[in-house]
Amino acid sequence: MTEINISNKEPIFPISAAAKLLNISVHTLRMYEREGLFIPYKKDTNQRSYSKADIERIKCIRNAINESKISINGIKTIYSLIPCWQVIKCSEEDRKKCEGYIGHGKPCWSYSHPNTMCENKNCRECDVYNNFSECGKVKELIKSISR
Amino acid sequence: MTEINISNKEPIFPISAAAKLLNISVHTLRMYEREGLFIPYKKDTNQRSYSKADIERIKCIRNAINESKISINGIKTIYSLIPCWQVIKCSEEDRKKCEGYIGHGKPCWSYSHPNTMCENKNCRECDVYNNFSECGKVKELIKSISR
DNA sequence: GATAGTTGACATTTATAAATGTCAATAAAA
DNA sequence: TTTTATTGACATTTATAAATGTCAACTATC
Repeated sequence: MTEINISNKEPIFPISAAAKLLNISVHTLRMYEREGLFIPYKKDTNQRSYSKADIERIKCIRNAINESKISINGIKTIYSLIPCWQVIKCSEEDRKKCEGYIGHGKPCWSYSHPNTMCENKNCRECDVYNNFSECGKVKELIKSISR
Repeated sequence: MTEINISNKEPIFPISAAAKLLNISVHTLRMYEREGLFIPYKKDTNQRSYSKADIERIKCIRNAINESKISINGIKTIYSLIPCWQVIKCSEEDRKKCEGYIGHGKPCWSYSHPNTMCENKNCRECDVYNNFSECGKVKELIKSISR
């Protein structure tokens, strides 16, 4: 079980393989990334590397764009509604100065969160980021925090 | 104060006046409505009538489309994340069968909510609908319920 | 009762977001 | 050490969402 998860998260595909698996161009993949839709692993040589979980995440994004007709800015805005502050239980002081809490239009993992508990975290490893590798989870999380 | 609110909500503009105030065509206005973005008042003769609050609401929608580049389906999906169940405090049983709670991609006010407490409500009069006549309130509500 | 505005349905146009193309520098593999 | 892949930056193309056009039946206003 744990092994499977590890291997799902292991970044093993270069960008060309990821593009092939997703049936899209390398270009498009890099555009999505530039928009902040996802964060691939980067080797020390600055080359991108994708895990199976990354591929699944991007499938969701693709589906949102192509089937659900949600624009990239729409997806970013939806991600910005994820109640990250509840997931990571950050302090009131952190929230006051955190773009992820205050901001609109961009997912929290697009910001650098200076002077907060997220400052030195790698968002790719964060629960906020990882809980949404599957589609349609945003509303589920909103439901769960409103108990 | 109350007078001002009443007059803000009073449907006084025919569709042509609303279109002029918003600098858009009657066509576009009716398209947005068909998509479920808003619910104008309808006279018994089936003619639409818009209040000042309606105009403000549609300004927000316009801004989302034109400035923020969020597609109509994106806006619908964002509206579908409004935790209506918290606003109206509906029962667990109602939630189980309510599209507004279960569904994705459409605002709750697009559904007919059969066999729920919303069944015979006019969504145009509902707090869920009215709390979002101002822009950017969705995240605020998500914050407020996660206290 | 004549003129102007509204409705819904279907068709067409346009604006632009999304997707590719090109290229020179850098890194990996063969 | 030559070939193949990746990077970022800028330019161009294309697919299609958003916006209009048209029309015949219905409603309001004068």
